[in-house]
Amino acid sequence: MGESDATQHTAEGAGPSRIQRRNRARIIEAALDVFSQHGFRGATLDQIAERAGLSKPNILYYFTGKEEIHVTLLNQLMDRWLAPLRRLDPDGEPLEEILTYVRRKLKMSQKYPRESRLFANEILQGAPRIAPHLEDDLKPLVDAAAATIQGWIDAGRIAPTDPRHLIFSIWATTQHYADFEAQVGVLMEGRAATDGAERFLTTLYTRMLRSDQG
Amino acid sequence: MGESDATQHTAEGAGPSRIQRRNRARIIEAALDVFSQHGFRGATLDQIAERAGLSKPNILYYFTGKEEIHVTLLNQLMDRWLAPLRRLDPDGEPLEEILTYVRRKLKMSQKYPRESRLFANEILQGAPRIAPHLEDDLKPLVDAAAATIQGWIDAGRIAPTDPRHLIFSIWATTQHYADFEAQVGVLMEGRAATDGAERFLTTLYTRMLRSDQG
DNA sequence: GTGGTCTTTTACCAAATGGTCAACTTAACG
DNA sequence: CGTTAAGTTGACCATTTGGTAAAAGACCAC
Repeated sequence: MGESDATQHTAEGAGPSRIQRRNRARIIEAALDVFSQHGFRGATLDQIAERAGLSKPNILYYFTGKEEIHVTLLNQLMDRWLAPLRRLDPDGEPLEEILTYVRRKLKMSQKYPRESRLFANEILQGAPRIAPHLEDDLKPLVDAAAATIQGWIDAGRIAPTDPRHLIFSIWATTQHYADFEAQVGVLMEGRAATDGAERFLTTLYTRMLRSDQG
Repeated sequence: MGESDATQHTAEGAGPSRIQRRNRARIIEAALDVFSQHGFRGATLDQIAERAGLSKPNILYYFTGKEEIHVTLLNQLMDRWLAPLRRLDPDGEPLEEILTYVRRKLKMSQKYPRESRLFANEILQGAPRIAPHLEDDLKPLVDAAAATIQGWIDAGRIAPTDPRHLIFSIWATTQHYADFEAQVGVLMEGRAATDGAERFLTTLYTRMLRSDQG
């Protein structure tokens, strides 16, 4: 947001110093831990400072406030989050494309559960800080993906359904394993949730989309 | 928790007074608003007090603290939340039973979005206050439901799949419309999300479970 | 209406929290 | 090695927040 220039403390021409890069990275990493676990209002600068191994004033030397840390985190997150959807290829084999998308989404949930929870927290709270991103970045992407899927349906290459609800269901089912881990853990004790999830979702979307239906 | 007796202020034999019932209800209602929107730590007693139309000390006359309000809310929620799953009838027509369950779950999301978000917040945070309920109430219910579904699969009446992941996917897809409403709203502008959701989910689970697959 | 109980409020507190500032230390570089 | 800018910190502050004490007010049975 704002000037978005990280060189606020260094000379004009040069980029951020070695120390700046290291400490900013530490803060972001610590903040991801804390924000994803407690939400924005539940997180404290003291917690972030402790986890980052820095003093609180030192953190405020690198970021102008709690809010800026959170916004920075969300901005970084959006890029990574939208990447899989960008790779949906209109020229690919439809079912294979969608299944690949499902698997990528699921892997992201498993590899980056904190990011998933951070995002979930933000949306749950009504997206107060990320709403512009949803309009500007996410919506066009979803519109494009929906058009691609609709094209496949019109060509009779996958079974007809509402593309947008299809996308929602993929998000919901994949992110569920990260966002509701506390619940999944209790109910799947002993069983391997991860392997089962990929097999289940592959089956679900294969049966849903095979083109000999309608 | 504790004695769980609401008559802490009234005479031994009698139940809670008319005023107690009214004010407790107001507090619970206000707290549902505030907790579901901001999470436990993000909510303040002042916000709850204002929305309830009572003073803060007056609220603490009816509840011993912020935590007790939250726990009371979660306890009430669990009953309503688990009801649909209890109605899954092993002797019913399998596909119809599951579709009915899906529709009931979806209707609950639409009718009680605040409750859905309250629950999502709690689980996201690691279920610190509701973990016992998950073990004691939810788990046995899910075990029973999974057994019922497995029975249907073994009898060849629905297509084979993992019952537990099936249940997770139903929760995820239905609650998504309440918990991620801020996102769904942006992406579905103009379109009617509600109607589309029921049709989509009916199609999804019909195709998933029709017994001529394996 | 009077006595006693239930309910509500005013005033207050201690702890937590986001943030500031001036002084101090460390790194960079000619 | 000395000077300058970058980086760090202890002390501090204002506000918010969960919670308390005690007195005042409302309600009810008699």
